[in-house]
Amino acid sequence: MPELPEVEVVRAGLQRHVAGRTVSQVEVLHPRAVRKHVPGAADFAARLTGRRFDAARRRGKYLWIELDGSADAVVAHLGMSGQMLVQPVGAEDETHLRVRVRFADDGPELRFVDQRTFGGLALTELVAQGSGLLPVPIAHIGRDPLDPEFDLAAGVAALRGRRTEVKRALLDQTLVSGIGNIYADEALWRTRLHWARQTAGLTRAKAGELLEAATEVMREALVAGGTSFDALYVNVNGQSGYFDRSLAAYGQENRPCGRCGTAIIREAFMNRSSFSCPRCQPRPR
DNA sequence: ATGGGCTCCTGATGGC
DNA sequence: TGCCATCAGGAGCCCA
Repeated sequence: MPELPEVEVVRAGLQRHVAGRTVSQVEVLHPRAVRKHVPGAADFAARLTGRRFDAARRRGKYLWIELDGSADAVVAHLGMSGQMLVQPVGAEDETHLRVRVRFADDGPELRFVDQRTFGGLALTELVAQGSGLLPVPIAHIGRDPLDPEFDLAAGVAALRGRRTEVKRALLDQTLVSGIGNIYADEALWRTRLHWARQTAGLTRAKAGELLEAATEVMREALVAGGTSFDALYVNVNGQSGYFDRSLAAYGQENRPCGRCGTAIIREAFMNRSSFSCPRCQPRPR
C-alpha cells in the first residue's frame, strides 16, 4: 500500500540506481501496465529506447523520471501493489513482472512489478508549474506536505472549502496529495477527529493540526522506511518498516487505543476500512 | 462544479 | 479438500 513515504523511498532508490543511465531496451510484458500511455505499448517502448534517465522526482504518490533534460518524462504510479526493482540482468522474472527496462551499460535492469495492475507507467510531457516542471497527467493534484513549497494555510483552506467528511477530503489528492487510507487514519487519530466529521465544521486551527499530524506521521514513516532498503532493491515491497511497528489506529481493530485503552474499532467507509478509537474520536451526531 | 459511488485487478484468508 | 465470500485500496470515471 504505497503512500507518500513509501513512494519517496522508491524515488530515492531510482535516483540512486538509474539516474544518468541510457535506456537500451524496453519490454512491456502486460499492456495494462502502460494503459495510461494512449499511443500504446509499442509506442511507449520505442520512444523510451535510447533516452537517458535524468532526475527522479515525486509529488504525492506519483513518481517521474525526466528524460535527457528534455520536456518529457516517464511517469509512474505504483497503485496498490506496484514495485520498482533493480535486478541483475538474467535474474529470474518475477511472477508479476509488467515492464522491463535494460540499459546501455549492461548493468542492473529496472523492473516494474505489479500484482494487481492498478499502477502503471506512461511517457508524457512536462509543463511549467510554480518554480518547476510537472507531468501533464498530474498537474491537477495538490502539493504534498513534504514539498518545500507546500502551503499549510492553502491546504487548510482547501480542506475547509469542501462540504464533505474530513476523511474523504484528506484522501482527495487534488486538495493535498500523498495521504492515503493508512496515514489518513493515523492523522485523524492523532488529532482526535472522527473520519465522518464535516470539514466545514472544523476550525482553521483544527484543520491545521490535522494536516500537521499527517505531515508528521509521514515524516516518521519515511525515516523508518528509508533505513530498510538494500542496494539491489529500490524498494522491497512497497511497504516501510513503519507499517508493522508504529501504527496507532490503522489495522488495530480490537487492540487498545494507545491513549485511553478503549478497543479500536473498524468501520466501513468509501468501500474501505476506517479505524478509530470510539472514545478519543467520537462519531459526530 | 461538486459530491459520492462504482470499478478496475489478483491473491490471501476465513468460514463452512 | 473445495468452494465461495470478503478484503486489500488508489484514483479515474460517471452520474445526479
